[in-house]
Amino acid sequence: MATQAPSFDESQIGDASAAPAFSPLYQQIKSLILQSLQAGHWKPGDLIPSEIELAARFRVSQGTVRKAIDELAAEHLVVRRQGRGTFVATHAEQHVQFRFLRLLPDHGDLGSEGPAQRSIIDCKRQRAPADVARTLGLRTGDAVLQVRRVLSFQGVPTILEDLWLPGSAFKGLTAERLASHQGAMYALFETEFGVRMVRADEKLRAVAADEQAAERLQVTPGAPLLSVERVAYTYQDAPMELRRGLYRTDTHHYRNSLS
Amino acid sequence: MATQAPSFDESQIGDASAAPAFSPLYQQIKSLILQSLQAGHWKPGDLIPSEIELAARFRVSQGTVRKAIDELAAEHLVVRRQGRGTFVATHAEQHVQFRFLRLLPDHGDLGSEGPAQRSIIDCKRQRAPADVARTLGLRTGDAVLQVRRVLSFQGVPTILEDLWLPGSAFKGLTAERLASHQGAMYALFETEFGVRMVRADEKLRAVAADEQAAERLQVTPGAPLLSVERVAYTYQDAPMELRRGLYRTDTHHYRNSLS
DNA sequence: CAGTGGTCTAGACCACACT
DNA sequence: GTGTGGTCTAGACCACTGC
Repeated sequence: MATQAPSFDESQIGDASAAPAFSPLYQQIKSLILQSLQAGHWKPGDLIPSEIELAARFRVSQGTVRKAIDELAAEHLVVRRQGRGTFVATHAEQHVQFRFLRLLPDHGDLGSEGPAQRSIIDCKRQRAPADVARTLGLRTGDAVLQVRRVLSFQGVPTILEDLWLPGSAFKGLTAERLASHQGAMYALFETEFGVRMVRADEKLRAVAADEQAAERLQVTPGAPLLSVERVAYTYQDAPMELRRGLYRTDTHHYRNSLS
Repeated sequence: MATQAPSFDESQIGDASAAPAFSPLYQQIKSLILQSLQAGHWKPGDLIPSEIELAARFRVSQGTVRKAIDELAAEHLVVRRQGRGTFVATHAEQHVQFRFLRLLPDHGDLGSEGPAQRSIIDCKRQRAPADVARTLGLRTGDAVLQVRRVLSFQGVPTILEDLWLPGSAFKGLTAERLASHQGAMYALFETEFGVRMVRADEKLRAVAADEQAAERLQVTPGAPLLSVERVAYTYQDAPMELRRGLYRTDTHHYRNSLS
């Protein structure tokens, strides 16, 4: 915050003073707010300071702060509520769930089938295989947590997935803790480990069920399944989760919007 | 443009005068620009009037026009180019292609394998089946165009798809015209029929290849394929295309970003 | 050089939420 | 009423493009 802080040097128009940064003022403000989010200074669900206060704090106009927050809101990192203030976004809201769970029942509305039944099959610490280490930005052999679980809808097992998490960030995560938690996993990550997932990339494929998957999902071996490999990122595009899922798509489908 | 035009009645602050509309000024401006786009007044690739001119035309400040255009740019309906102006977005740019074609080779960069080879299998007019009519907002039995084609990458047939288009909007579309056209289909729709696809919803499933698909895609019957059903929309969310595709995902994958 | 979009400021008023 | 975000204006200067 020292070198390129917009609070110093310039008189009116932000020229960002000296050497390092050379970006618009509002980008610098955005960056500063982002750092506060990342540092956990303001936690998910928290009310952040008002635009007027931030403007005073950073010595810029309210309009500049507004533009910075506009972008953060567009990226779903904060949520604006007229008359109330601006809040740090959280996975604890129903509405947010569907951004990361794209599997919907073929018939019926959003969430008409009620919440998924989660069952943890396994949760163990181990050394990271090479491919997992690479995508998580770790070294091969570093400690990782592997979780395997099944999600069922209306009693029908529909999703089988494996998760890999960096061991360092998720100390103390156990099958019991996962099982006792109602609701989305990312919400637990926020409240228990201060890790907020912000963005994810997925690669989808159609594959044939192997013996093990067929048994877990109660389909015949060789049945087509949707393979979903996800890398989820926290602030600053730091990868924090690798997830490999197999979805039954006989009564559900994966929805996507292109725009 | 008469009833709720922002050009009249109010003196400074936009209160949108009389009865019908009750939305922010910039939304009304956005709406007016949208109408010009939809009417084909400004065509894909065209330079639209400058912010200053639009502000004068609509009797609002430049900042209000700017906010309207900002939203249009965020929706990819226009593209801003500093120093040059604002242009109507078009599918004729390489960069835009990848927004609607999500299948990528597992290895190699974007487009490293070169453009797809397109081969039209069939292109015929017929009466719309009930399900097609429903999703396209037509009546059962209305004229529709059905196109069937295969896309190959480096000689390997990878995508088999059926398209349905409203007959009324695509008069004169023939297999020859499709075949003679190099490049993306949506670019042809723009230049030849004045139809610009703006947004699309997709439903994905894993399915087993039937006899016909297996033959066309050179896989064994029963092999897993990714089924992609797309409804594409033009301005104002009017559905203009139903597309059902089967993708081979043994050397390619469907990529998606969640945010 | 003139023209365009991009950034920044300052000040006004509106719509909404809480108290 | 007070404080918040939301809208709108007016004017300044910057950065880029093309003549």
